[in-house]
Amino acid sequence: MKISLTPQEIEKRLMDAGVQPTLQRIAICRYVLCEADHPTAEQVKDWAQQNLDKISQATVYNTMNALVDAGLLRALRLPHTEKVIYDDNIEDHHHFFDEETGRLYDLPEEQIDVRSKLPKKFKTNRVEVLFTGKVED
Amino acid sequence: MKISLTPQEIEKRLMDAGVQPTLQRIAICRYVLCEADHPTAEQVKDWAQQNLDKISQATVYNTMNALVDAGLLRALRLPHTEKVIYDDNIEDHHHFFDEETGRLYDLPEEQIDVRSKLPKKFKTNRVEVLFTGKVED
DNA sequence: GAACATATTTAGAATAGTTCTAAAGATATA
DNA sequence: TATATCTTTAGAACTATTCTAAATATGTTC
Repeated sequence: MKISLTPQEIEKRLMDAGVQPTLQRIAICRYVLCEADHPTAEQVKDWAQQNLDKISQATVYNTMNALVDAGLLRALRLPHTEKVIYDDNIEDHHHFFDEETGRLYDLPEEQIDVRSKLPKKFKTNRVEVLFTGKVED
Repeated sequence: MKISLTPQEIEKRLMDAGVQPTLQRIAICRYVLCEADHPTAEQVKDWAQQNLDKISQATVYNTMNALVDAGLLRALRLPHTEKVIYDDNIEDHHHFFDEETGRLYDLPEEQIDVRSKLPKKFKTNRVEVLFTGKVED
């Protein structure tokens, strides 16, 4: 279900988000926005080093941070790993973690209804649900 | 709302869980079970180094892992920090993170009702909700 | 309670993931 | 075209945690 974007479209997205569209950034976006599924920085680095002439680890990290800061990606930290996971879904949503495959699925907001009876002093800004289990094939 | 335990009660808990009750472990349990509020290993180490003659970092980590493995503690990984957070509440429950104070509150299972319409192939084992916001005083 | 096996603790080295530094290179601006 | 500004880079540094191997403590047997 990933979107397909031309380099020009990616360039526009970056500019609109206030990120200067360098070669490295465009390439990384091609991967994280159009191909990857909740990648870690390491996975982005591996892909980039195979698909670009030359790119440093620092640039990968710089770029991921720039994309998160610009609001084009979200950084996730989940219980099963200490690596940051990047999510190109920037809408509010929930996650299902398949503990057998290690794969993470996005669950749209609307599919989950959370009703809470918290004491009034708890003022909630965000609610995030993590389901853990397995996905049958 | 923390429980108060005598060294003997702590010793018994450790034995029942199959953990040899050494001086260091009993001391750390005194802190994590009776005093601390979602501490990190670092906080446990700081407390231990102030309150015990001498304790090494390695022992703190060894002990925390032993307690988690024995089922006396749970290890949590939350979005706002890369440090592992230890929770002495080993029941299924949810969390509220106060983004102003950095404090984490346990929310009992019963206070939260999660209704989901997931496709049938998603077989859920666990559901964890993280609320983020602020707690008024 | 001495002797022995087993488990725990320790200091320090090692590792993993990420960030920092400062120099070199690219890009945009005047 | 010169100049200021950003980006990239290699490598060092940093943070959280784990590993290693030696020393110490604990439990067990006679």
